[in-house]
Amino acid sequence: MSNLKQLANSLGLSITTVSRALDGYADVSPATRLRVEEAARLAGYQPNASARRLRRQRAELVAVPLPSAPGQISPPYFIDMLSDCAEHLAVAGLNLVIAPVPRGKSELDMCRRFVDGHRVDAMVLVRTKRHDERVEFLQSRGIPFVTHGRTEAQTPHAFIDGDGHAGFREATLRFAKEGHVHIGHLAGPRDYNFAHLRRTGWEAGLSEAGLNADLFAVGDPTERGGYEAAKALMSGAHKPTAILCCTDEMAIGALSALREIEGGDAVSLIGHDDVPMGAYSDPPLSTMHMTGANVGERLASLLLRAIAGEDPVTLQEIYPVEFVPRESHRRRP
Amino acid sequence: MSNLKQLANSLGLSITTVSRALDGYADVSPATRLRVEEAARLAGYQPNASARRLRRQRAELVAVPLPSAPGQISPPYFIDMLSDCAEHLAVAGLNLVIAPVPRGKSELDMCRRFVDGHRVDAMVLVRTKRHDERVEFLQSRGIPFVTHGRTEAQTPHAFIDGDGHAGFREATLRFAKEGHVHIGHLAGPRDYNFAHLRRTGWEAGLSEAGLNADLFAVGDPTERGGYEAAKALMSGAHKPTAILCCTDEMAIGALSALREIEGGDAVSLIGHDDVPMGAYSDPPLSTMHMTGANVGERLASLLLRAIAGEDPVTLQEIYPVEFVPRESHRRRP
DNA sequence: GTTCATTTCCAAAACGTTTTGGGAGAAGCG
DNA sequence: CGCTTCTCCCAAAACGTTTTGGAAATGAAC
Repeated sequence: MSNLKQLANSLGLSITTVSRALDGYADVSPATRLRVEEAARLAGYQPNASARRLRRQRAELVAVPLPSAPGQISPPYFIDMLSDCAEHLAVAGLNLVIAPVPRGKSELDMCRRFVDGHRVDAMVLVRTKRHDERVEFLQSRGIPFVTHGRTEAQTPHAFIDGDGHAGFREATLRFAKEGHVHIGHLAGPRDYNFAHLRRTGWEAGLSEAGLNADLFAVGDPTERGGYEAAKALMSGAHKPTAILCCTDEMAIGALSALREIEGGDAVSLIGHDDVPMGAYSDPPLSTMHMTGANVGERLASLLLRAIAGEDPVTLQEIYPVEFVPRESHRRRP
Repeated sequence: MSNLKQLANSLGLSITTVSRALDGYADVSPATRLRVEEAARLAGYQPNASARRLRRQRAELVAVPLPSAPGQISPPYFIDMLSDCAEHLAVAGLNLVIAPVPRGKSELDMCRRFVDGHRVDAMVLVRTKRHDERVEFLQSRGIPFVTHGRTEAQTPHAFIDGDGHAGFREATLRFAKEGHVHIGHLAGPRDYNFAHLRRTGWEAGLSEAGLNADLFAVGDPTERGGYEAAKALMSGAHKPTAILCCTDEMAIGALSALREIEGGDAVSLIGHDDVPMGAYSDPPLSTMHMTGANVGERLASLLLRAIAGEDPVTLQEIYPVEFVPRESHRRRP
């Protein structure tokens, strides 16, 4: 509405003084400060963001490129995670912009655009791959960033992750202890690191239990992907009596597939992520849940520290994964 | 990386000319333009966004306040809708920032902050209420905006909406025609206009069929809300044989509740929104689906036209809602 | 009364663009 | 040649803030 100059004029002060009064500098008398603050409140003065950004050489913005491959919709918890993240960034004056990748462009293009155009101070990366070109690019530019999920990059970077490997390993061993011998896995695309880690966790558990890791099928991390993968897995010569699913969405798709298969209602199932709908499926979905932290909040906190210049090595957090037993993991012939 | 001045110096031109060459003005010779473009490409020049914004008096940003009431998580389709919207805004050079409302602040506070601080050129509103103070505020400020869902505001504003009233009315009449006499409704909070319209649609259908609109329960538009409302509804003296649910999440919660109730597997159910998981529930969820438009894309398009100054009256779109028959609507005793 | 430190304020520069309002030179026209 | 019209370019202003480097006034110390 109004700007610094108008405010200063109306007060008979210089814009310098008004600016410094509002910014809390010590070199302005308490009396003037009060007068300025009162006038600013009254005028509803809000500093012009673009001007501040230009002067401060900060964009006050953080971007998160959103993969939008056709049919690859985002998991339902993304919006809440990003919302939490944005909320915590906001207290530091940073806003989160979502940057879906239009067809014809890559996520790398998005990063380039935002970074090279000084549109952002930092970036958040989700759905990281084992070898992630976005990570390499951002590291080469020296811009702060944090990823949701580890990568296999040589140079360390800030990330938060759940220990999916341990979670799947333990779940496999649990199944084995309960007497299951044919423990299958519905895997996500292997270039995604979360899918890779969950799969190697399953393999590790199987190996420890002295079992073979041959019962698996790969699908998209969606209901449809789980449905199709389950159908494929159950049509093989050896059928699993228990299945670990890479995500809850896949598990719910698998549950639906098993309903259509003779004896399918006897195979046990576990998902991962603990999406709200899982508690209301039939049977209620047993799943896994990252403990000890609000992901969005940690994402924001790590990013803020990365922006402050902290060493990425100190900005890596892996949280344990907890089993959420409901019904789907104890189905018996 | 580099700025206009450096680029101009290296070319022996003025920054004016370089700027105008890159912006495609006619008053620069083809030869120079080529030379400039080549040099800009080579230097990886990207104009500084803050500077451009300050000079142009445009923020190049659009914000969407995200309600984050405790336990009131966002529906899963939000992220895809907003992602689509952001993608279409991006081609016009606008980025979408998500602005979750921190506790202690209202959505109105968010609007104020963004609008009065010149942080945005326009706003997107979701989860509109019948009387929405955000709408009134934005109208008073004269800033362009579009809402997802109508309101009852006197002054017209841009919106996109599905015809939930008609959808629920028709669904009710369909149930009645199939012989149902006790047709219930799981309603969302009535201050939300979408919940209100769906409820009045159900009431209208009932009235046309000569039936009473007394079998309903109100709950949050979540799985838990649907679960609890269904339990309440089924514990009454008169039990419905068919239920219309305000949202798919509520329907899935209701499905779960009905499983725990004697004879619950005989009551028919219809949801609304067509969330991906609905196709994989047990039984697969019959639902309704807005036809004819990609909501996110329309949101963006209407907003762009609003920014261009079009009359809000011409920026109101209501799309028909289509029945998606799966299994849950034909369950019989 | 002079010197020095402290308090309180401000003019001006800077951030990197876009845009205004020409200006120099070439070309066209009589 | 004299005049006008194009073509191509540029200097300078502007956008609204933050920050630098003092300056004036006041008070303290001698």
